[in-house]
Amino acid sequence: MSRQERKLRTRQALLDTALDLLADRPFASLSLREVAKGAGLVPTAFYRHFASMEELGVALVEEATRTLRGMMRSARADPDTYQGMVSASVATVQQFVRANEDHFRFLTRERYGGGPLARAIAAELRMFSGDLAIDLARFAPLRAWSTEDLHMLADLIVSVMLTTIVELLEARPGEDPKITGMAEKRLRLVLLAVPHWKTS
Amino acid sequence: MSRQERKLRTRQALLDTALDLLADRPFASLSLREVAKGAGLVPTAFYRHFASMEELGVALVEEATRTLRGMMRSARADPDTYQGMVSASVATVQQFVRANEDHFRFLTRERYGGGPLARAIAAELRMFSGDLAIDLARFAPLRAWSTEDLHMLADLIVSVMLTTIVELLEARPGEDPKITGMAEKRLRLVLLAVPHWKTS
DNA sequence: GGTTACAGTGAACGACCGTACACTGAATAG
DNA sequence: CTATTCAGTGTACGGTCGTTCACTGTAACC
Repeated sequence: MSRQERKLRTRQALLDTALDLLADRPFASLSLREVAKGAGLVPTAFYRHFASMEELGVALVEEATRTLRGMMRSARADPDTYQGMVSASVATVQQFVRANEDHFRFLTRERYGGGPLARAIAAELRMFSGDLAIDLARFAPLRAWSTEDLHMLADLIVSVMLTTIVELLEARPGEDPKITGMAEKRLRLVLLAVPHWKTS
Repeated sequence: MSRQERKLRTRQALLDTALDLLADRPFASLSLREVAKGAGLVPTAFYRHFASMEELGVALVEEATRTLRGMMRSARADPDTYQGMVSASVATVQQFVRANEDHFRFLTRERYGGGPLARAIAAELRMFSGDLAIDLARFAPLRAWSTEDLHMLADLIVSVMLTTIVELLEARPGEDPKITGMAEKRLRLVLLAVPHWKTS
């Protein structure tokens, strides 16, 4: 195994350890020594990979938002009918959350945690919402909407989706269908209003 | 000043100091010594008021949710017309957030922070949403709705309101009208769907 | 007015924290 | 084959942490 390959592996071990420890506590309560020990390293070796815990946090945000972007890409590839969109999107969210619980837990927990991580996550979510607004504009009933109203709708949908993600993360085993069912209902209710909205 | 009065005052000083320090960091990163020092106490005096930081956290949740309940009470007292409800509710939220920024910052930050505080806050929000569902049932267009759908709608409204609260807390000065405007739009959009919903 | 209850003090402890510094040994470069 | 680079080691430091314990002074009580 090459040297840089081994270094990358250690770096990933640090990230994975941190994500593990973050399952039930905020990032700010994590210590450098704790993460290093979890990855099987002596504390000072940590600095070979990150200059500080904050830098590791930023790397964690990047890793998690990569998952988020993957989710959006996957949702975009789904059937593009106005009808099937709701259940397909909710199903995509459910699958991605279940396959990457740590990432989503980290994102939703640190989103309001304050500090630079919260800012980075907020920026990412704004981009996410912006992309969604663009996608929405392609649907017939929304083509005449003002960009402001499109963003309003996109924000609303993102907010519903994030609520769903948190519900999934807090769910007991087997509750997924109940949660996705409610999520679909909420989205359908919102979309039901669309044809009756007079855009400004 | 009586003895217990002075004790209560010190206790409040501890709570206020903690809330101050929590302006931009999570509760879990707060230390007992830090809070004690901020309140002008020696560390060990802390124990005269709380057995642990967690107990102080619980007291903080109680204090903050008292503000939240006050907000709901105030909103309930507002004009009960289906028309004026949206702008009146949003205005109430805006006023309460501005008058109690620390409480709302604490609630929204710790809501997903994990641990016992997050559980306590989640329970309070469920109660809040339940009360709202009951209130909603009194409006004509909703009288025929199933309780399940009423809860779905209430959750949706609470979710929109919480998004609005976070936006207000992150707003730069003077942005309040823009944010309340968007919040009203989002609520109106949701309510627009109500007459067309076929309850199950 | 003597006694008691108790909010707040101050020193001390062992544990953990981030970080500096000198080091080792193996993969890499020349 | 030799020289260099560098991921990881081990020790040591000063600081903060939660918690212990014996204490003091004053408001409250009989």
